Amino acid sequence: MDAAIDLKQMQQSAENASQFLRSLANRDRLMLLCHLTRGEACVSELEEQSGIHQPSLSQQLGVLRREGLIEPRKQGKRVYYSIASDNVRAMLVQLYSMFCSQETVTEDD
Amino acid sequence: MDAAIDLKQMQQSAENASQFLRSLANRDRLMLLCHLTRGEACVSELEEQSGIHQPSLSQQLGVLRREGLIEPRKQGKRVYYSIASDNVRAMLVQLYSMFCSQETVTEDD
DNA sequence: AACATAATATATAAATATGTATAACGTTTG
DNA sequence: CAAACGTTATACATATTTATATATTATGTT
Repeated sequence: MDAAIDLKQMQQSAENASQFLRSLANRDRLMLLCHLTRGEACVSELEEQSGIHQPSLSQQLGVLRREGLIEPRKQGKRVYYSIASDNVRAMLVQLYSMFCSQETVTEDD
Repeated sequence: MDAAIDLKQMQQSAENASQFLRSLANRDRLMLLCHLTRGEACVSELEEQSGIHQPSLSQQLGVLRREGLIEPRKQGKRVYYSIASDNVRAMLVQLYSMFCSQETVTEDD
C-alpha cells in the first residue's frame, strides 16, 4: 500500500500548496505583498499606494493574515503589516523574475 | 506621471502573475503537473495515476493547456502532454521545496 | 465621563468565476 | 461501422470578488 500512502500524502501536499497559491492568486493581494517587500506598512499607507478602497483592502489583508502570509503589529490606532515568512518572500522573488523583469514588459500608452 | 505609469505597469504584471497562479492553484492540476515533471504522459496514464475521472481530467488539462502551462502532442488516438515552460518547472520546484520536503510532512494514519 | 473623530475590521448581498458530474460529440484505428 | 481515446457542452453547486453599510478600538477634547 505504499503507493496509496504516497498518493494520499501527495494529495495533502498539493492541497496545502494550492491553498497557499490561492491566497496569492489575486491582483490586489499580490500588489500589497509587493509593497510589503519594502518593509512594513500600515493600512492607510497601503490604501494610498494601491488605490484599493479601504474595506476591500481590509478584506484582502484579512485573507493574507488568516493564511499566515502577513503579520499585524498594532500601534495605537494603526496596524502595521509585514511579510510573515521566507516562503512568501521566495515566491514573490520568483514571480518578480517571471513577470516584472524587462522581457515581460509591454508598453501600451 | 511616472508613479502612475509604474502603478499601471505593476497592476498589469500583478494581473498576469495572478492569472498564472490561478491556473496552478488547484489540487488536481498541481498533481497533474507534478506527474508531468517526470516526463510526458497521455491522458489515460494521468487518469490512472491521479484517480480523477476522465472528463474532469480533460477539463483541468484544458485549463493548463489554454494558459500555456502544458503542451499536447497527438499520436494516434492518444494525446501526450508535457510541461511547456521553464517558468512552470521553476515554480513546481519552489513549491516542492515548500510543501513536499521532510519538514512539511505530517503523518496521521 | 461624554462625545467626536480617525483608523481599521466585519457583515451582508449581488455579481462573477470556478469546480464537478453527466451526457453528447469528434477522431483515429481496426 | 464499432471501439477506444479525448474533448466539449450543459447544468448545477460552491467559492471569490466587490460594494455598501455598520461595528470596533484608540485617541483627543471638553
